[in-house]
Order: sequence, then structure tokens, then C-alpha cells
Amino acid sequence: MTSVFSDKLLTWYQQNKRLLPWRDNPQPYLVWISEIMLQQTKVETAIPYFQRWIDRFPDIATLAEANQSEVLQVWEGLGYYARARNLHQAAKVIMERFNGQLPENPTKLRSLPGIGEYTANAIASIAFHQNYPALDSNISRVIARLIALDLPVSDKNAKQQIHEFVWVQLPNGKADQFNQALMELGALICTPRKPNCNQCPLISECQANQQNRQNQIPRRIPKKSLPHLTVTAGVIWQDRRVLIAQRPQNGLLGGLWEFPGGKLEKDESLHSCLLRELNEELNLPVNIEKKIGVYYHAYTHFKITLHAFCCYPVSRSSPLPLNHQALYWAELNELAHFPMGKIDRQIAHTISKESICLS
DNA sequence: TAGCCGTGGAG
DNA sequence: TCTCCAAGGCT
Repeated sequence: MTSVFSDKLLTWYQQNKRLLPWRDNPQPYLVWISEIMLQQTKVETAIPYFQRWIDRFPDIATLAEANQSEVLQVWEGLGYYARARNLHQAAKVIMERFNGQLPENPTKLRSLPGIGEYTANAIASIAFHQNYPALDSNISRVIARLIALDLPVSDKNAKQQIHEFVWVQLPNGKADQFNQALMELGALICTPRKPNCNQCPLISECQANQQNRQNQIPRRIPKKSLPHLTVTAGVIWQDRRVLIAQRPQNGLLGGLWEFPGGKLEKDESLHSCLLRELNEELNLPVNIEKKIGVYYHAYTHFKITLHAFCCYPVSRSSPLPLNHQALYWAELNELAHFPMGKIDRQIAHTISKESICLS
């Protein structure tokens, strides 16, 4: 059964939906990849990554057989790298336990790494046309405004009310359109700040608009200020090669490569910090030569200012991967083949372009 | 359960 | 280098 509400919503969606590379042909694999890429990521950001991913890994079997370093390379720049590691691992599980086919059941989908409640329901509805609501932050915001919910959407009670609302409104057999329509509305019209209420197809049913509180709903939770760290990194040269180190599998930038270094401690100079870190991480005494640059970056939970230096081992020696998965002496033209985070990629560009320390 | 996990764009 | 936050999941 349908309602005036869902009729208005679906009509608006048919007339205003964006043409997206995964939308016209919702094959399960394409829907899965798109949903993972879109977690905490804007559509415009994800599109070129999606195209590259599908070109490189056209199906689940190809993905399962790939090397993790290829997977992370294609993902480089998108962030939240656990998503890529989980996609890779899930592909292997699908080959082994599900005959190479993405399961249709939301419970089975949720057993795969990287798929939680939202993504399982999104795949079940969009790829397999099952009747499940997929509650993401867009939909939660839209519903919160529709019912003038005076709570943060993360609140347990708020989630309950939102959940009840979508289950009541969900048109049987059209969950795929319903879910995507609400998300599209949240992304294009019912935006977090300054929603475009005069273009909204649901304006006459929106309690927040009627109360002129659309800018106060949903309620925001004040954020803590981020700690700001100072960090050093060494570009260590030997035989015209530079030393790169692979970060541990889990945690920040897991599996990516970096120029080794670490956090500045209290009352420590940049040079002593770098010497100490290279000894702790690599058991490698070095001489520090010229400074390469200063890099600022904001992660999700802290900000850093990183000072990068050219270094040379005091004597010919072999560093040890005491804090890393692996070490590698790379030629400059090899660096592009090793997945890196934003700052380390910038450093790699700098030393490649300017031949710093090489002459 | 609340903290961890990237990056880019908008304001 | 200000704040906010985007189709969340994991521990």
C-alpha cells in the first residue's frame, strides 16, 4: 500500500534523481561497492574511484584474487582504508562460503566485514528489491525534520522514532526507490545547513518547516576540539634509494606505506625526536641533513604538523621493522606503486619532483 | 559505548 | 590551517 507521502516522494525522485554510474544498472556487486565507497563520503568524491575500481576489479572473483597493495592503491585518497581492506576480505569470504555470489539475506550480508545494518539493508533493497528501510544520516535528518524530533539523531529514543516512521511509510515492493529517494532528498534539498525547503516535495508534511525550526533540527552535539600534534618524518637515503615502511594492518592508515618517524615529545627538539623515533622504530642511527618541508593535515580525531627531513644512515646498516609490517628501499620511480596516505604521498611528490637530497 | 577511522569541500 | 560533516562500521 502506498501513501500520499511516499507518492510525493517517489514522484519527486523520478524527476530529480541524479544519474549515477551504479544507479541505472543496480547489479549486486556494483551496489555493494558503491555503498561501501559512499560511507561518510560524498557522491561526487566517490564517482571517479568507483569507475577506476570497476575497471580494475570488474567482479568479485577478480577482487578476491587481487593483492592487497593493488586494492589499497585503487582506494588511495578515499580515506577510511579499512573499507578497502574489508571489501577485499569480504570478496574472499564470498568466494569461499557463498559460491561467489553476494548473499541476498541482510543477516548474511551483515556477516561480511564492512557491512553493518545500513549497508545490509541498502544492498537488500536496492540490489535485491527486498522490503527493508536503510537508515543513513540523510534519512535520519529528513525524518527528524518531518516529525520535528527535538533530539540528536544518535539518541536511542530518536532512532526508535525514526525507525517506526520509515517502517510505516515504506511502500511495499518499492523500498529501493523509497530509500534512495529519501537519501537523494537529504543530499540535494534537506541538507544539514540551510535546507532548500521551498523546493521540497514534502514541505506540507514537514513539522520542522511549519514551526520554522528546520535549521535547529536535528539537534547538534557539540564537538570536542581536536588535539594538535607535532610529528617528524625521515626520508632516509642509501644508494640512491629511499626507505619506506608499511604501517601495521589495523589502525590509522593500516597497510599503507610511509616515511618513518613519530610524535614530538614534551621539551624535545625536532632533530632529537626524529633520531629517537628512527632508533625506536628501525634501530637505525642517522645523520639529519636538510629539511624537506612542513606539512599540515587534519585527521578525524587529531591534527598534525609534520616536519620532514633528509637523512643518511651513520654507517651502512640494515634497519629493522620493529613497528612496521615491512621495510623497502625504493627507487623514486617506484614510489607510485606503493599505497600511501595524503601526507606521505605529498612528500613522495616533493622528493621526486625536486630531486631533493639526491645530488 | 564512545572513541577510532581519511579526505575534501563548503561556509 | 577555523568548523562542520559526508549513502557507517568496528571494538
